[in-house]
Amino acid sequence: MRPTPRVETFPANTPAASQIFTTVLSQGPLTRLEVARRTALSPAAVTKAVKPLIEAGYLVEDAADEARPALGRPANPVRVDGGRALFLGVKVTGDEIIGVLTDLCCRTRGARRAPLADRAPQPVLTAIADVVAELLSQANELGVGVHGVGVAVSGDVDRAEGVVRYSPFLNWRDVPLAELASLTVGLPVTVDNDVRALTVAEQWFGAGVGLSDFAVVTVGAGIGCGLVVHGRVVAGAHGVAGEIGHVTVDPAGPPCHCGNRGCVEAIAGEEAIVRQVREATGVEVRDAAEAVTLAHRGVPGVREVYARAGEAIGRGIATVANLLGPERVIISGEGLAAYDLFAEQIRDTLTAAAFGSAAQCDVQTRPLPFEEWARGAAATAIQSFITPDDPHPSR
Amino acid sequence: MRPTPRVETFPANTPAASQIFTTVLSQGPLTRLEVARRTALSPAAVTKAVKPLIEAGYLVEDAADEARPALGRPANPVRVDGGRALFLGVKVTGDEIIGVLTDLCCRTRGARRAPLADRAPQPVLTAIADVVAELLSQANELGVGVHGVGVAVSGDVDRAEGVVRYSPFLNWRDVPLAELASLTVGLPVTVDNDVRALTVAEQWFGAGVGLSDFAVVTVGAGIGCGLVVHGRVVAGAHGVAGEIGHVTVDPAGPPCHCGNRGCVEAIAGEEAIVRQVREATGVEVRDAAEAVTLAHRGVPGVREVYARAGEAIGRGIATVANLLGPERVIISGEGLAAYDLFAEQIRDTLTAAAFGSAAQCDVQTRPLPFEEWARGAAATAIQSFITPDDPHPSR
DNA sequence: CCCCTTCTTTTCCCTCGTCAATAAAAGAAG
DNA sequence: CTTCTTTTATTGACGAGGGAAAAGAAGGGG
Repeated sequence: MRPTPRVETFPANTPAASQIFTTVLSQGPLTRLEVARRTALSPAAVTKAVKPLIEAGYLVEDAADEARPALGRPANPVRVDGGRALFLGVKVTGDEIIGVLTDLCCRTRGARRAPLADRAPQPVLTAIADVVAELLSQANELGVGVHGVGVAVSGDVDRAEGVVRYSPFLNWRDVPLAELASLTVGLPVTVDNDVRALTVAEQWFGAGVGLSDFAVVTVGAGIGCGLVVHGRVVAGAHGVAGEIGHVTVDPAGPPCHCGNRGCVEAIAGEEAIVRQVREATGVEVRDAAEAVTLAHRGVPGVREVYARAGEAIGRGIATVANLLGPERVIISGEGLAAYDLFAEQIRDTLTAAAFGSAAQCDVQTRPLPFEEWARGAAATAIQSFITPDDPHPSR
Repeated sequence: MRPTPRVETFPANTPAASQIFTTVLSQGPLTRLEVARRTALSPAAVTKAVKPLIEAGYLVEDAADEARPALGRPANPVRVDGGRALFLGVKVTGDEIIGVLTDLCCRTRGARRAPLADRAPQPVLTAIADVVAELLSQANELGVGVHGVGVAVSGDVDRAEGVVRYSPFLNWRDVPLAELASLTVGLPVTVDNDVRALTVAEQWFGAGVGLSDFAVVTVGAGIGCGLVVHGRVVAGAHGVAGEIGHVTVDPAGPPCHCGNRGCVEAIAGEEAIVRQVREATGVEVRDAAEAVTLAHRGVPGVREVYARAGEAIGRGIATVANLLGPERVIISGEGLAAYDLFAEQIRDTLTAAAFGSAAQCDVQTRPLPFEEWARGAAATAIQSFITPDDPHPSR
């Protein structure tokens, strides 16, 4: 049993209350009647559940709706008071710790980054503690308590147990990060995979609100994918899921670090793009930003590299669409800076390669400031606060 | 509202009762205490739910366990009385109607096939009615009532509404098959996609019992895939899901009828194999059986065709494993007759192409008599009988 | 014959959510 | 200005469903 530090606990104990709160949280101000409709509960149940939540300050009566219909008693919308509680989200990358301070509605209230010299668990913990301490002092200025910390790590993470099973990037195995960090920072800590955390943020606070089946595709150094099926984030039986980056796109393609050839990541990952641009132009391109510049400058051969990358990503998304039939695909990640360079290819390839009505799935892109990853971590902390027993809550 | 004919209805009204019954149904004879453990309910709740089910004859006390431990009151296992109710399953193919009679435990009690001359809805309905009538007379001899009919059709099927949205094979669009068939046969009818139906059978009565995440891959004329995620069969937001057959394996591969190149089905589907064997040998091979014979006879080039097919299937499965991380993959279908010809390739490719621990997923094969498809349909009827309101019940 | 162990049942209780009736807050109608 | 209509919110009685605890049942062992 991981020690749970003594902090305020959320006053919604019944499943119905959590469901009602979550609905209001992600679907904005809603009248009680509207909540009842969306949760398939009776209006009476909503009233009863809402009352203690208002008393505890988590919900507030919203200003009456301007565009109210002429007839009947005016509706009395309710919304979550974001300022009632604060949360921290921390993203651990190979060389940096990125932290954000968010409110209960997962709006960013502060941010902090710190370089990471050593990737071993202890130094990482220390670095996390530093970032957390700084953010806590920011929180202090706001005069609101921090109710939980979420940590996002790439790799195989067991959120229920709070253990990092295996992170190739950090070279960790079976590190009980939640427990360790919780002892260090004195707050409840939730640990989850980074892409899943981002997916949680979209599910509760982003473009996935109200959807029971969607996918988040991240384009950057790696190509990742978070899946929501039946309203729940997919975690995979063995900790692996959403590895769209290692879907084979062309068995004769370039070798991938995973040992295969022609993975999406081996064609459209940042490193792969830089390499291909270098090969195509002879210019000693250093990073993705330089490659994008070359492309925009019209250097011959560079656009073709991005076109191929777009095709690879499109095929990866088409595969997801064929297998799961999501309602929407949300494309995100640092690589979106170059989105104009492959948008068309992604769309075209998806349309061509998706089977039947799978091609109908809506594709959205969202710009991703780097703090977004940390915000995802905060979203998992918010989930854990609201539904402490459910390791992978549904919509 | 589809008319529901007057028949006996299942006496488990509460969610807990359904859950308890389902657990006993698929997990064999269980003591009440064991049921309580597996459903996370209290022993008292189990006793209360079991009583009316025994009174109604759906559950029976099993013979006491032989290998009982020396201590304490002997356990009193309970099991489902399969003979208490009968169901029909009907699979509609392009040229044939296949029907089975099963008991409540989905054990086959009879079978009937009838050729299909015309694929239009009306002739198909007539043919279904004929097969159903014959099976009903078989049921009559058993002296047990038939409580529902399941119909499995390939294509985009909306089970909740009982409508075949689009079936390319039959060239149907928006046919309200459940309603029509129900009127014709005078019994409740459930309509579902064929691969999903097969998946349901595995989930409740086969190799998927107790698993919350697994995949069923069917190898035959087409290559299909049923997915169970979070304990529920995946249906897809637009009716498409599990289209593993149209996952691209080699963008430079042979053209597929779907318009792309190098789909799994274009390499490993029955038609594709026959074509490739013909090309490789010059022999005028007619069907898959002949191709298998040639392969076993050692005709040069034929085994290579199967090897390529196995590789394609393996890549498809690896893709599923990478994206969803299932606990198990169940390979099934008529094409299994040639399983020895590609077993090795499937395994090897899966191991190589799966990312990280995704390769750990267990792969099982099950021989598939053709009635199995119809049995899947019966399984959906059993589900509908037990949980009438839930179109896609969980474990 | 009594005790011990384990499974099952009973009894009581409590929680949660629905139902139905009521209150509340407007504008509309007269 | 009063009364009616319409819609939203609240209240309180009721009941179903499941849990806790204790008793009962069915053996074996001392």
